[in-house]
Amino acid sequence: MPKKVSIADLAMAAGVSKTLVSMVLNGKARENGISPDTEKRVIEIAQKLEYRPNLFARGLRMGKSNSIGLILPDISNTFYAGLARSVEDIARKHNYSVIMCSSDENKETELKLLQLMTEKQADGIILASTLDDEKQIRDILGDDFPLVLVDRHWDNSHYPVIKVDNLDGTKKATDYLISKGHQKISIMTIGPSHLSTQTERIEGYIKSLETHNIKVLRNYIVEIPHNDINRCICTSIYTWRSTNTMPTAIIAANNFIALGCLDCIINNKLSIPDEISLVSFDDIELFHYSNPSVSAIAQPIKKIGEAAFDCIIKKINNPQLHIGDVILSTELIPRNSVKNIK
Amino acid sequence: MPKKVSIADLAMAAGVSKTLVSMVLNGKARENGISPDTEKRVIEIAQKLEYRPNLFARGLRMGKSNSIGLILPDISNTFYAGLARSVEDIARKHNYSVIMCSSDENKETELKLLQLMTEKQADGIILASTLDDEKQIRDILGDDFPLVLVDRHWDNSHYPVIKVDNLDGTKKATDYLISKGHQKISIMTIGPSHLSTQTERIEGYIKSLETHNIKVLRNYIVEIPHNDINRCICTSIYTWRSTNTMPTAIIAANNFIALGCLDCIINNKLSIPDEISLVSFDDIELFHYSNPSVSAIAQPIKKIGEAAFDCIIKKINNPQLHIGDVILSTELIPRNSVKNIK
DNA sequence: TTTTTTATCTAAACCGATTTAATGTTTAAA
DNA sequence: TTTAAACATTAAATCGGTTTAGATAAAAAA
Repeated sequence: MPKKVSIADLAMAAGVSKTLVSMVLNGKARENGISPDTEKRVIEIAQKLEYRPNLFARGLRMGKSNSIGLILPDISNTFYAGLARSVEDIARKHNYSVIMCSSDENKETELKLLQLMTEKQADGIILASTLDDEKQIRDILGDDFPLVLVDRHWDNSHYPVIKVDNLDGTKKATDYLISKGHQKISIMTIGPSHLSTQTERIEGYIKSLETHNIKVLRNYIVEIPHNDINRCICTSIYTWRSTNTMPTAIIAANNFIALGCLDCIINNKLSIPDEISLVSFDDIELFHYSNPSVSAIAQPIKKIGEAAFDCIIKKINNPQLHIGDVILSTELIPRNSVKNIK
Repeated sequence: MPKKVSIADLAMAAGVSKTLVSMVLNGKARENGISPDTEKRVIEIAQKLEYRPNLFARGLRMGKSNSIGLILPDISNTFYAGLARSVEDIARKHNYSVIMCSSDENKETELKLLQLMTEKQADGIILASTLDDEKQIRDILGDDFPLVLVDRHWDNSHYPVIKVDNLDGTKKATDYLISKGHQKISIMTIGPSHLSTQTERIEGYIKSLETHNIKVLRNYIVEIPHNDINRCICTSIYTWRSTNTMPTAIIAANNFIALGCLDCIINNKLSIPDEISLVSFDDIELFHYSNPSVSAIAQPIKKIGEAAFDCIIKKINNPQLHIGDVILSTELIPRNSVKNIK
């Protein structure tokens, strides 16, 4: 079992002080007037003994870990997995590593993870929060801790936010459906909740309808609890049918709901798009292959991750710095789930 | 900006030594004969000052980080994302955290990540390797480092392996196709490579054919480079067509290939399953929704992650311990991509 | 020759925890 | 009264780095 080689071992082997070794290995030989001969010798010895720095020791002394925390609802969900990957890539380029965690849409888990991140000395945190407000977060992290919110946020957040223009996204989707002749359009969202993504998506939907002078019907705005998606979708469809108020199109406010719709509509022997059209917020690979393929509002996942990292780095380097929110735009990808009924 | 509270601060505030505070906070008050009064007082002060341990300091002193590395080809790929999630969950239950990284099927990246994990003081590593052999790994980690291989491995590996019975998996798939009357069956794998998953899957395919006295044809075993999947699948199909040797069924050795097949077959105006049947190794959600839905060999992802963690924990607690490989079984999930041509 | 400079290098403190080896007090036993 | 045992607590070392504030010796200037 090869014992770990420390800087003291190198110093011993080279017959110099720990200080000198540390300086050399950090490329500070020149500026500290260390002779080129000594520098070379130390470097060679370090290589020969296969020296590997202990990042805990360095982190402890420097008060910096070169790692950031990434807390998402579920890293195995396609959307968040892509986001995680994006953050990982850009972080590695900047010599940072990422500690990823799933909160499972559970507030207590999220708070515990935030706690853990600080104990693990994360220099900053990127968070897609499931909380209703940021009070508890500020209690745990303090106001100046480098934290960036992605995807979800609260009004007037103290922390910077990286998000997509949700309102515009559903507006585009609704406009699109209306342009295809649809008037009876439903939107299905996760709720009841304070999730900004969901409320903004409803707003966009309403805005579009109002612009086109279509009456907003309460029973077409459906809130679905995140832990019982499929059953509730079926219930809605059943209700519409029995009251003869079936919409001609559904906007699913995220990919889970869209998948639920796919399942439920099939189970109800309804045909997409002939009997009902579908547009999903979030574009996942599946929608390209599904039967039928599903029209979707795509989010620029890679850009979101990069913007979030960019933001967190700036905050780490200057915690006082005020950083404005970043709002990225979405793209409508038409496929075969929308029928032209004009 | 609230300064960090250290154990020294608590000691000062409580009028006791750091030693005592440390003992109390680690629940060792009783065994060290600390009076209940003192214990209570220290705990209260710790709560009031909102003390949070610095895990770097603890890790440095204890030589243990309570974190493990998880290196996968790509955490945004559905299969690996699920695996990552599984490892994360079981790790958290055991008070471990996971540092996840993607190697991008790149050998140098993988080696660098292994290096990084040791510097970050990971207590153990779970690895789905993209390397051809384990020599370099042993150079970096040493023989006794707690490392567990998942998904992929090499023959006679020094390190324990958690995997699925790949041979049996493709054998089941091939048997199934044969039972539906297919004789001209192709298998498409990622290659050329030493990836155990791929070679074993070919073996299972061959074994089944031989059992049924069907001749194994060289041009039905297709190796596809991982960076140019779709084009190569199309080329194969084109070649078969022009030589009039089109198979009636394809076994895709992983989900990427299956998706490629879906794309290419559609582009070639072929119909699944009428003109060609398809079975995929790896079951992903998409196959349930695709058109047609795709029959697949499902791997027990959750179990793989749990077994890997179980194994790594044992190794961490006793690096000398010999642990046998774990081989989990797959399940064939029939859907609509296979035609009965008997 | 004495004083400065310059060029090299280092001792020791520090980061925040854990742990070892004592230390000082009481109380109980001899 | 002396000795031993039980009790409660702590000083100091340690983990492996970085950094501050000198130290030493040789060369240059006075």
